[in-house]
Amino acid sequence: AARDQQQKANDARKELHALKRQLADVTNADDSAPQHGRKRKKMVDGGSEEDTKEIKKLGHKFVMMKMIWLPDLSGTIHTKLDDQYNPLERFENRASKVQGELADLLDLLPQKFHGEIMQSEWLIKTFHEAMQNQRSNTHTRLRSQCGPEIFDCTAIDLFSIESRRDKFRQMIGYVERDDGSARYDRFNVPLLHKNYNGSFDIETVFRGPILHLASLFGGHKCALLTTKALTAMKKTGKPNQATGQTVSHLWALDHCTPGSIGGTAIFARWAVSADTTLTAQGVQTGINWHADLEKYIQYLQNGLDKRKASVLKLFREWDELFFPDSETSLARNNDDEDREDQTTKDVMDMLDADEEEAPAEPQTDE
DNA sequence: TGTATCACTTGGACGACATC
DNA sequence: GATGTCGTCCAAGTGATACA
Repeated sequence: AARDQQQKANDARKELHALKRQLADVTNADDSAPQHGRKRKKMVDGGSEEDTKEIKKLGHKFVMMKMIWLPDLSGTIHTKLDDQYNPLERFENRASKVQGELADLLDLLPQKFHGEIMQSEWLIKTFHEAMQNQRSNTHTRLRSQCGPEIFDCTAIDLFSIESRRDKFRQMIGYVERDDGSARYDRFNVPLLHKNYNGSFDIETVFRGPILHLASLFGGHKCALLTTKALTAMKKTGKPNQATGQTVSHLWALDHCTPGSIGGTAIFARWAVSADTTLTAQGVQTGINWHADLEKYIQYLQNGLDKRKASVLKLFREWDELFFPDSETSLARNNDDEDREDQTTKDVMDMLDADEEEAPAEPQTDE
């Protein structure tokens, strides 16, 4: 009976498609398409259908592998590339951050989109919409669909601002001081660590088991995006075999990046935060998520660039877990010896140099 | 900006059949 | 009977879109 119903539904769908096609034929009857020569590709607001599709895909990939937000995409794209830009100084000031964003974009976009076309309204709009789309889909699926499985809680725990705040705020870095003030810390965060010992630790940071579960949403592995898959990973500690298409296949991913690990940390923290919307600056928590992400990327990129042992080890662990067959790991490909590790204090001094105090008084008036 | 939902694509499971 | 091939069904992942 079910198959009979399905067949009827399929027939109805086919009929609808046929009617739509007929309507399109009638609508297009007056189009004065060239009769000879090469067929022109259909243009959509300045870009061909294929190009639009490709830019959308790259926008999705950018969110998961580079940066969740680009605060001023148009401004960044219209910025002149500085030949003197030094990636090691990326996070020193706003200008160098923009140069870093531009470098990320140029790295991601194929050559054919460089130059004038990159500054076209069509490309910027398409890319921007794709980024928004990816953020929405990811955080909705992370919090609403698989949140209880990942964070080992009930759906009710994740439902309201108050329940998330009460149950999880310590987990995402909320600390109260002796003087009564409180704030959300960026690195002293239990959720980021494996076996958190009360403070930031370069040996355990970004190794929390919850991060590994949440990273399934970041395209880190051809894994089933279901509660069943999450349960399997919880049990075995490893992602299972994929069925169907996955983003790692679609986006041709074969290694983790500072943006993907840092982004996973932000998505995971946000999912159990009091914030209702995923904005660069959290409305309820006051957390500057974008700034936190920049700091995470800064820490990871700095460790890679300077061949710091703890960071290289971290990348090796993530790549072993999610891309065991990959030969392009950012940590594996360098023949240099690992260098002496930084101390936790050195790292904190570097990262806290320009840190702003973020208030942490969750609003509950929504 | 968040959410629900739909369409499309992919790949695994399974049965039918052919071949050795 | 064992094995391989093919076709079909279905579950699942992803992107897009409408609507709040």
